[in-house]
Amino acid sequence: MDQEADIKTVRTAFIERMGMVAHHEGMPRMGGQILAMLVFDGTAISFGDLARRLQVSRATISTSVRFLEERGLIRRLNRTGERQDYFQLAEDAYATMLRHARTGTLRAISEISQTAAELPAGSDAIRRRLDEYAGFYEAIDASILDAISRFETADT
Amino acid sequence: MDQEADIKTVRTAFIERMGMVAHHEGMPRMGGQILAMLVFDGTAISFGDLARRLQVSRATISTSVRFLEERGLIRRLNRTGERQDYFQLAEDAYATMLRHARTGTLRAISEISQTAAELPAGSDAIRRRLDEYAGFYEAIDASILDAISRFETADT
DNA sequence: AAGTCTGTTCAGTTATTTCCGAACAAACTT
DNA sequence: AAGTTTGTTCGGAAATAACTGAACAGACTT
Repeated sequence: MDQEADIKTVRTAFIERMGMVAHHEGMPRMGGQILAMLVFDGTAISFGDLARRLQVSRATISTSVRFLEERGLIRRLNRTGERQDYFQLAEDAYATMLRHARTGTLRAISEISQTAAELPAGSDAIRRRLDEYAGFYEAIDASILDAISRFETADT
Repeated sequence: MDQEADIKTVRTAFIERMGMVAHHEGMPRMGGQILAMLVFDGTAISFGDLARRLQVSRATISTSVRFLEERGLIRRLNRTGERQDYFQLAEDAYATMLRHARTGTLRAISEISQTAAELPAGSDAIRRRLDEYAGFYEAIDASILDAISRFETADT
């Protein structure tokens, strides 16, 4: 039995699926695929291999890894004696994803409170509804913080 | 002083901002704008008013409200003696948003465990990494559940 | 019945996102 | 020095998403 071939098939399917999940979450599909690949393999993967195995141009890899680096989800290794760059999951990638999710809700909260601040005196009913809306995002924020600690304890 | 005009300006800005927030969260911009309008006004708004005040075609309103209805975020009122449909926020709109967020993470978990199931016997290292990845989504799921109860208590 | 108003659907346009090829610079190899 | 290899950038192409106008059906009004 050719286990290697089986694993390769499963990996391809996994990468494809996670690309869709990422896309569905409003993240670039390619970024999700790269992350999936790094999760699956565990090892660091070279720039060239990423392009080859995902069958996309090096230009696409370049912009995608830059995006993932800026988000703090992957790390670039510059192995001495190696021409190519290598990439691996950041140690705290999962916690970082959660922290990034927070920024979205914090932005929403900020927009809402800014709106409330711009309202003329009175407008109490509107203010109350905006507060309720902000409360929704605050509930999300609180639980993301929960998740961070929850996950960090489950991590090690 | 013309408070009405002030409020109108603030409302327009709010709708615009929330449209961007929605879009940033991977949701249609127009859906976010409609929700924002309903939150701001509090009252039910007619189909025609939505098109007029958002300055989009009725076709766009039609597809947008269908989307929001299917998600359970708004309710359509058919006032007797009124030709137009009216829309208002669903009572449990916020909790519904959270429940929907869950489906995304549950899907991710499902995809991951399906991948694990497809792996040939052995492959323990891969399996371990997939489990860790699934654990990430499970942490999110757990905290969304937290948020639902947290928000529901804060709601009333 | 003819005319108006309302909401839906669909084909087609417009806008946005995503990806690629080519040109380039830096570092290395011969 | 000339030639490779590597990663980045940018203009533009290809794919996707968002919106519109027009045709339509149902319900009401005259």
